[in-house]
Amino acid sequence: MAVDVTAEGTDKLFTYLVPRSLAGRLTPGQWVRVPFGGRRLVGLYVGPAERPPEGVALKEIAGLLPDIPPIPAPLVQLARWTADRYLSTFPAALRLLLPTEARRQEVRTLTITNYRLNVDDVEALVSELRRRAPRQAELLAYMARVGGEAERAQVLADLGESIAGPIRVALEKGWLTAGRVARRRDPFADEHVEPAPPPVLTPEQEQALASIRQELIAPPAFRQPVLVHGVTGSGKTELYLRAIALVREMGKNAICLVPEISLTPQMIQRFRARFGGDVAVLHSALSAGERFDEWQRIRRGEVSIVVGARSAVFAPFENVGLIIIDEEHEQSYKQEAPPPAYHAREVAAERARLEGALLVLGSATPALESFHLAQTGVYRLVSLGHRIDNRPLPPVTLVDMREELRAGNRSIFSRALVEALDQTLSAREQAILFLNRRGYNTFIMCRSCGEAIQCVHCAVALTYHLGDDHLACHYCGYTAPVPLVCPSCGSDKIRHLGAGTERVEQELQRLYPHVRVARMDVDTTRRKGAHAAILKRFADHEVDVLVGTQMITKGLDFPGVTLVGVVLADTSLNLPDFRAAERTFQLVTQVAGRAGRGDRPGRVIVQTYQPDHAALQAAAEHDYHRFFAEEIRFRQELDYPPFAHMIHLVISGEDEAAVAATAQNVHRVLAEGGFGGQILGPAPAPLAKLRGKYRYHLVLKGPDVRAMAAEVKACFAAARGKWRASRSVSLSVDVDPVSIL
DNA sequence: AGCACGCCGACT
DNA sequence: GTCGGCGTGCTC
Ligand SMILES: [Zn+2]
Ligand SMILES: [Zn+2]
Repeated sequence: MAVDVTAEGTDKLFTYLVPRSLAGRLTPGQWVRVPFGGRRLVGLYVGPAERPPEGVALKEIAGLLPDIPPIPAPLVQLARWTADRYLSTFPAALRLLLPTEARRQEVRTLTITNYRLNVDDVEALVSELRRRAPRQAELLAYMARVGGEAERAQVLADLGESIAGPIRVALEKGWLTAGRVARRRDPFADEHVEPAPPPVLTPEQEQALASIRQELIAPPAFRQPVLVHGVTGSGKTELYLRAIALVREMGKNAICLVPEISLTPQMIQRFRARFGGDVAVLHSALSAGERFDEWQRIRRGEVSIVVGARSAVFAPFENVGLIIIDEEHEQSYKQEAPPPAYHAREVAAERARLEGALLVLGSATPALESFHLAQTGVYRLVSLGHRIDNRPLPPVTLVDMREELRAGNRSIFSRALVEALDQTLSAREQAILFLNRRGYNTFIMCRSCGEAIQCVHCAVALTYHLGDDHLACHYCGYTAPVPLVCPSCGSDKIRHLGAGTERVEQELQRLYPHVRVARMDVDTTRRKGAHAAILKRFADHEVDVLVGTQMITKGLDFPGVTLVGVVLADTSLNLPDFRAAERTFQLVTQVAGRAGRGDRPGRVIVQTYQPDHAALQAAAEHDYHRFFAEEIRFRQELDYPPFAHMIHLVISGEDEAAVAATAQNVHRVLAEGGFGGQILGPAPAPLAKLRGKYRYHLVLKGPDVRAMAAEVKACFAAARGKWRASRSVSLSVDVDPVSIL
C-alpha cells in the first residue's frame, strides 16, 4: 500500500503494510497516521503499491484519522494539479485539503455537559428536601419544570453559580445523571440575522443573471466561465447571491471567494440574510476549532454554500456547481508564504473544469489576464456599466503636485484638495483620504552624505512613527530610536522626508482642529475588533474624515462620503515591477469608487507628480477599456503576462557569497538541463536583503507555464547527485508571481 | 522536521 | 588519538 507522507520537502511515496484491523477499510483518499522515522505523521493513502521497495523493512499504518472520510477524487486531483502547476511537493498541496485541527492526535471538540433527572416521584422528593436542603429541592423542581433535561450552563445561569454544590450532591445520590454532548463551535452563535427579501434587479443585473443562467444550464463541454465587469456600486454582490440561489435550486453547491479584507461581518450577514444557516464561512479570523467545525459541516453536506477567503477554493464539497470569485483582481488570492504559491483564481478555474462547475469572476477592475481571456473569447464578458439607481460615478480630478510646488505650496495637500475638504466638511459630509504608506515619514536621510537610514536586517529605508517616536522597518519589525546624528558621517543635518498616514492625520488635524479624524492602517488595527470599531464610528458619522491605507479601498459602502482624496498616487506607480501601472489603476479606481454611493454626488481628487501617466488618466475617466488597451500593448511588447508566464526563483541566505554562488548554480542547472524558456538573471533582487538574509533572484519566462514548471522540475531532478543547494541557503519558487521584488 | 552519520578542527 | 561541531542525507 502506498502512503504519501505529509512530510514537507519530500515528494516520494512511501509504502506501508495494512494492519489486519484496517483490512478492507482503506479507500484511496483516506487520511492515515503512520510511523515515520521515529515520529507519527499524517499521510494520504493513494492506492496499493505496484511493487514494494526492496531491502526496506515495511512498517504498518498506525490508524485512520478519526471522523475524517476519504477526500473525494477530484480534490486529490486538484491537489496534484496545484503541486505540478505551482512547483510544490504533493504533500505541501495536500495540506490545503485538511484543516490543521484535523491532524492533531486527538481532535478537540467543544462538548457541553447536560443533566437528566432520574427520579420517579419528583414532587415527593422535593417536598421531603424542602426544609432540610432547600437548594437541592430547588434544583430538582427546576429540572422537572424544564422537562427533565438541561444543559449545565443553563442551570447555572438560571439558579446561580452556587447551584454547583447541590448538582454534585444530586449526581452522587443518583437523582441526576450527567452526559456530554458535542456542540458545534458556531462563530455566529450570538448574531441573529433577519431574513432579507431580495431586492429588485436592475435591467443590467437581470441581463447578467440571464447570461449566468445560460452558462449554468449549458452542457459542461460548452460552458464558458463568466467575467462580470461591473463598475463600483453596480450591485455585483446581489448578482452573486442570485446565481447562488440558482445553483442551489439545481441541487448543487456553491463556493464564493471573497478577499480576506472584505470578508467582514456585514458581508457574511448579507449571505446569511438570504440563505440562513445554509452558509459556512472559512477564513483566518476563525479559531482553529471553529474552522474545523465549519469544514466538517461542508464535508458532511450540511450546507450548500461556502463563503471564504483564498483557501476556501479547496472547500471539501462534492457536487460543486458554481465557483464565484469576487474582486478577482485582488492580489490576496495569491498565496505567498508556505508553498504552493497558488492563485485561487487559477485553482478555481481548474476545479470548475474538473467538476463541471461554472466559474464566475467579478471585478470593477479585472486583472489584465482575465480581461484578456474575455477579449479572446475564452470567458464570457458580462458588463454592469451603471451604478444602482443610476447614481453617477464621481468625477475625478488629477492634481499636478509639481504645479503646487511651483506655486509655493509645500504642504502635502494641494489647494484643490483643501478647497474640496472645506466644502465637504462645511456641508457636514464625510471624506476619505487615502495614502498607501503608513507611519509619519517614509524615510530619514542625511543632508550631508545623502545616506538614508536603513534597517540593519533589510535593505529597506526605515519609517518614522510619530506615535511610538521611533524608526520601524515594515518588513521585519525592527525598531530603532531616531538618531540625532547621521550613523554614517556624524552630521546632525538629518532630514525627514516622505509622508505616511500618520503625517496626513496630523496635518489634517492642524488644518481643521475641530474636525474628527480617524486613521485606519495596520498600526491602528492590530487589536482584534479595532478594524470594525473604526468603520462603525465612521458609519455612525462620529468621524468626519477617515485617513487610511489599502484597507480602506476595499468594498466599503458609506453613503455619507462625498469626497475621496488620494494624497499621492505615485507610490505604487514607481515600484520596479511590471504590474505597477495595473496596481495603481486598480487602487485609484477602487478608492474612487468609495465616493458618492449615497444620495449626494461624490468627487475624487488624485494628487500626483505624474498627471500624464496613462494609468492615472484612464482611472480619472473611469475608463477601464482605455487602460486595458494601453497596458496590454505594453505587456505584449515586453512579453509580459498574459502573453508570457513567469517563474520567480529567489535564493536567500545569510552568507551573501554563498547565495550568489547558489544562484549561479541554479542558472547552470537550468541552462544545462535544457530549460526551454528565457532565463533572466541571476541578479540581486530589488529587495536585496530581508530579515538578515541576502536575496538573489532569477526570472524564467515562457509561453506555457505547465511546460515550464515541468522543465524546471526535470532540470533539478537531473542535477540531483551532481549538485544540490546547501542547507544554509534556501530556494523559493513562485510560479506566476504577483510581484517580483 | 528530527535523527544518524561522517568529516575536520581543537584539545587532553 | 579523541571529542564534538555542523553539513548532508534519509525517513517505507
Ligand atoms: Zn527590517
Ligand atoms: Zn551622513
